[in-house]
Amino acid sequence: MAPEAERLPLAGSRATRRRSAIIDALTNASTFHSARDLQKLASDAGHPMALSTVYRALQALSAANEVDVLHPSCGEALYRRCTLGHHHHLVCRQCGQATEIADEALEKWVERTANQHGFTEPHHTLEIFGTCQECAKFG
Amino acid sequence: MAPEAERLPLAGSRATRRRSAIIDALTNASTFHSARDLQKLASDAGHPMALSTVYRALQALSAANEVDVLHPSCGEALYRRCTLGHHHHLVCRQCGQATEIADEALEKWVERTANQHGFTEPHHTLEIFGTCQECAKFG
DNA sequence: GGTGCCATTGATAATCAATATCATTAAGAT
DNA sequence: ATCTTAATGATATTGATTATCAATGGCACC
Ligand SMILES: [Zn+2]
Ligand SMILES: [Zn+2]
Ligand SMILES: [Zn+2]
Ligand SMILES: [Zn+2]
Repeated sequence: MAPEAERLPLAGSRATRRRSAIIDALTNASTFHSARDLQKLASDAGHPMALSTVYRALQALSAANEVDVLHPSCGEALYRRCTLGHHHHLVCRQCGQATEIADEALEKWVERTANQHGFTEPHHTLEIFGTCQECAKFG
Repeated sequence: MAPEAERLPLAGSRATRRRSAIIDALTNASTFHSARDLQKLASDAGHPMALSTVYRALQALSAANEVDVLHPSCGEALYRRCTLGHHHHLVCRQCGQATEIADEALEKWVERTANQHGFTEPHHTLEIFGTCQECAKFG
């Protein structure tokens, strides 16, 4: 069982105003947001920046395992700051509210299934989309 | 428990040479292929066509639940003709060879997990990527 | 504080998959 | 054969993301 990857800051990377602004925006948000969303959030917080800068920050954070990326079947990628470790998401299809799901039994199932078919080094993606209680009430 | 969607041909759609060529290409392939791949496969089989036509055929087939679509984190969407019913995939990250996975226990787990968090109408996506035996041998 | 190196930034252009437009072609019913 | 209308292909367009590159600014060292 390989330990989770360390989350050291990338070698040679610098702490800048823009990057902290993006991290702040992500930290304050409980839902997934697009790069454009984050640009606006940062701007509203007094830190306007170019969209390319947002993308670059997200790229770095993603490489450092500081954010989770969701690739919906259509549209922009969505980003969220998550807790450490492997997990999946339960996402409200209306409001975007996301709950982290970590389940040992599921992980075992994945590994067992892959091995049964002779596949090694199984990686996987799993996302559950539903309607949350709030949105079911007022949706 | 809603029954699986019917797979009637779309109302007003016509059977054409190009569409059968795409269906043939998909049927002969055991792996996922991009729209460009399928254009080439159809062309090699003597049925050249514009890429837009390929996309339109795939759109129709996808809407009719005749093909499964994979959206890798980067790059083009991948298409594959699948058997009827809800299932997931075990995909070789090298050769693209895909195995269908249908597991009642997993489906139950998804529904239970969603319900536990107050989410209704849970949809989900799950793909497992690994290295198949053949590719593990020859790298 | 000042200096220098080099990562970062922003403006802009480029990519690339996928879709829209629209005149032309052809399926298939009568 | 004729007619209605879906399908097609050439082309332009969209939209997200990445590349380019000159100018800026962290920050390590003096
Ligand atoms: Zn909601
Ligand atoms: Zn997992
Ligand atoms: Zn393989
Ligand atoms: Zn399933």
